[in-house]
Amino acid sequence: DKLVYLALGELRPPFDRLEFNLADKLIVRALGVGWEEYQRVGDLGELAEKITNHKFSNSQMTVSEVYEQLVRIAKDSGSGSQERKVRGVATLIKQMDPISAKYIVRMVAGKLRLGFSDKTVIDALSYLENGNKEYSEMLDRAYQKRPDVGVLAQMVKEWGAEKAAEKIDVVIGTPIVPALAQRLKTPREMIAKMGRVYVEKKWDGTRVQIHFSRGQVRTFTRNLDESSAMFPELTKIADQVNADEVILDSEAVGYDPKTGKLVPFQLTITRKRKHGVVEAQSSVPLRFFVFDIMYLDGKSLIHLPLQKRREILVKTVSKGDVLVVDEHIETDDPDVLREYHKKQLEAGLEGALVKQIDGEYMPGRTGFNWVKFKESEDSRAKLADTIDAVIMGYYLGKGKRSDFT
DNA sequence: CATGGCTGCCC
DNA sequence: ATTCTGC
DNA sequence: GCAGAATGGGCAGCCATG
Repeated sequence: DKLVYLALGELRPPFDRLEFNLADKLIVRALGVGWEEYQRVGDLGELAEKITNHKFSNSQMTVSEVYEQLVRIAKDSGSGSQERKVRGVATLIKQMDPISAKYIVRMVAGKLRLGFSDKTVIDALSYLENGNKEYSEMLDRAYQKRPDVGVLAQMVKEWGAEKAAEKIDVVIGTPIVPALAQRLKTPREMIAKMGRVYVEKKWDGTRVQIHFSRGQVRTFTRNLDESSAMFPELTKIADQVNADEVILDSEAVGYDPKTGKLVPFQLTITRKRKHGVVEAQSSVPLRFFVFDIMYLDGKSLIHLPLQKRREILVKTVSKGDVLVVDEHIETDDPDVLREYHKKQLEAGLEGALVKQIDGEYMPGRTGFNWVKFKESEDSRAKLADTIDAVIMGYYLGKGKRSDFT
């Protein structure tokens, strides 16, 4: 597991992230060279490689030892920690050959770019099993339920790919890869591809996966980062949940405390902050529009059809101020769909989400299980803005970019 | 202590 | 979030 | 048609600078 995290330039999975908190300046200090030297080379990794070049060390650190040292450096905090971190990195680099130093330094600086993702690790684990990608799909499905490549690697080593995939299941406290929606233009295409559909509002807020258990609530973003600290209101939802443990999928949207009206995305997103969380909570309170349930009291629900999950959801979450289970419609008529969408736009929403009525909870943007129906592209949602500009000055490039001048 | 450059993470 | 590109 | 890389607007926060 350690090797797998290191290969990705991380120490732990995103939902349990560990940061180094060492900026360029401090790393340059750890390398024991002048700032000008860094300016000249332009890349901390190459700098580290260069300075370890002539004093090659033949100490044999194991992957575990390197990993433990990195964790120790990352975990250090409080008074004097900067100095200790700098010394820690320096000591580590001294024991390394130049190439290792290059990559370790890039990792600490948060600038490791190996073109290596969780998907690559999954393929590697399949190769480990039988030398090809035969097991990738199976392992990927397991990964979607529990997206922790470290755990996956450990399980595959211990049990083999097939058994590991079978054993891995949704666990509370580890985010599930969220289901995403495809985009289609016309209601006709939607009905053609999906048949009778389940339709709900598309809220313009931020995605929140809620892991509720008695005594603790944790939340995760669309990209699997933990966001629990953002949402103090979720500490008081116990009376709205008729279960001991649930995983819910929701969209959080801010509202004006005076009028009760929902606010635009740009205001909702100001709730994503580290400081002043409580103050922000009173100026932009949130409602969590819950649209799915993936886990209930020890059992994964992701393989149940949407209708069934919805039934369970309605029974599990009761009315209240924080969690809201909104209404939906069901139809197989493109005109009804178009009308519903129009109504949502008029009400100031982003549009509608159209879902296969008997679809499982499908992580990622797989097939046409969920489809979003937004405003047409020409009126809004443009990517490219243009400006007229005059160049008033420029900086000389450094490192690799010094050639541009 | 105020400001701008820059990054990370929402969409 | 959208758009582009290679397969 | 799909996955992955590369791109945009806008927010908070960190850091160096002066």
